[in-house]
Amino acid sequence: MRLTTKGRYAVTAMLDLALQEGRRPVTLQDIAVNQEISLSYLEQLFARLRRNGLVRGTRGPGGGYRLAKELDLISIASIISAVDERADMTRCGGEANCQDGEKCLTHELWAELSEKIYDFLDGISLGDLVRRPEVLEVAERQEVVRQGLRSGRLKTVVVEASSLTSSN
Amino acid sequence: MRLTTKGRYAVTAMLDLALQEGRRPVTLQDIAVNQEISLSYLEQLFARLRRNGLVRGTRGPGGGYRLAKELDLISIASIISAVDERADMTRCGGEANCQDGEKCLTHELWAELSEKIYDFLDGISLGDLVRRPEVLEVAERQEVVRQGLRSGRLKTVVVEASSLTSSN
DNA sequence: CTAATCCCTAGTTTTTTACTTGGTTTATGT
DNA sequence: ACATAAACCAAGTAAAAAACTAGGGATTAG
Repeated sequence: MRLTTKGRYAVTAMLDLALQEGRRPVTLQDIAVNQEISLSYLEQLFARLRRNGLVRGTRGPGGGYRLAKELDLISIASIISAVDERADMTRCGGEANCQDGEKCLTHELWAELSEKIYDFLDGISLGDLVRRPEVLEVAERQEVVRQGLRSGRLKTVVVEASSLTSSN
Repeated sequence: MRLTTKGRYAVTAMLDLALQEGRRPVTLQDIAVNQEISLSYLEQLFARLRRNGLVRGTRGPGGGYRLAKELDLISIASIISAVDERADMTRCGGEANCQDGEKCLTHELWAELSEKIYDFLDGISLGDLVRRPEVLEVAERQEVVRQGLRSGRLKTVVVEASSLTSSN
């Protein structure tokens, strides 16, 4: 399990989708603005998420991305593996040929660590995350900003903030 | 806790030192050959290890590096932190200002993961590692090769392998 | 038909990692 | 005293990876 900002972007984006489940599909443009990341870079990440069966995209106006599975069936580990194709922490990538074709001194250590990290992230699903109170809190704050950006009238945002139900 | 090849190099090198404790100090040249890594790069890593109080170097012929503390007082986490100065997994580095000065959606997730990784690696000392049978095994194999390189006579290596005590 | 959206490929820039060069300083043995 | 083996140091360069850009399609709702 490799951990980079790439994986972080992907998880945050997927969580974004998760939080909007049941509404209209989420556009990458939307996520790009929200997460302050380039649209094209996001497209590349989502290409991998799609190929790994984690999201489904629908084209055309009103289109966007939706999760391809239930919230509880998408683990954080699966998201990170999808975007960060290379898998583990060991130099050799699971093969035990790190040093002159033999195991290096610390092979087992890194293998164990990889496993721990994987188990941790595999034990957490998008469903788990969206149920966390602190995530809901942050999500609501962002929803407010998002509404403001869509309407283009930032002045009214704070007023509307309490009555968030979102038409469409 | 950031995990890169840098940290791996450092841990392997420290383990190398640990395995030779009590003998003469280990030269970087020695480690460089053993680990197939450039001498100067190693020097840079050891500069940080020294500044962090993990090793002591002695100059001049017969010099080299020794551990600055007891085996059981050096955790793997401390080694990795020493060479990879930046600490954690979150984008913001512990500050919760990942997004427009506020916590991003996944802040807690990465913070938790960081903690798990840290705890795991902090719970393992060099002492623990050198006592592992598989490490001892690999170490012996390498010792054989090392002796061979020093003497320049690879033929006799296997014979000497069992009676390893090293003068000095 | 048009615009919004996904989809795809091939770049470029930036950052990080790994390495190189070319020293200086300190201790040892002859 | 001198040569040598080592740590120490600084400034660069090369290579790889991460992050982003550009510029096109292809689909589909309206």
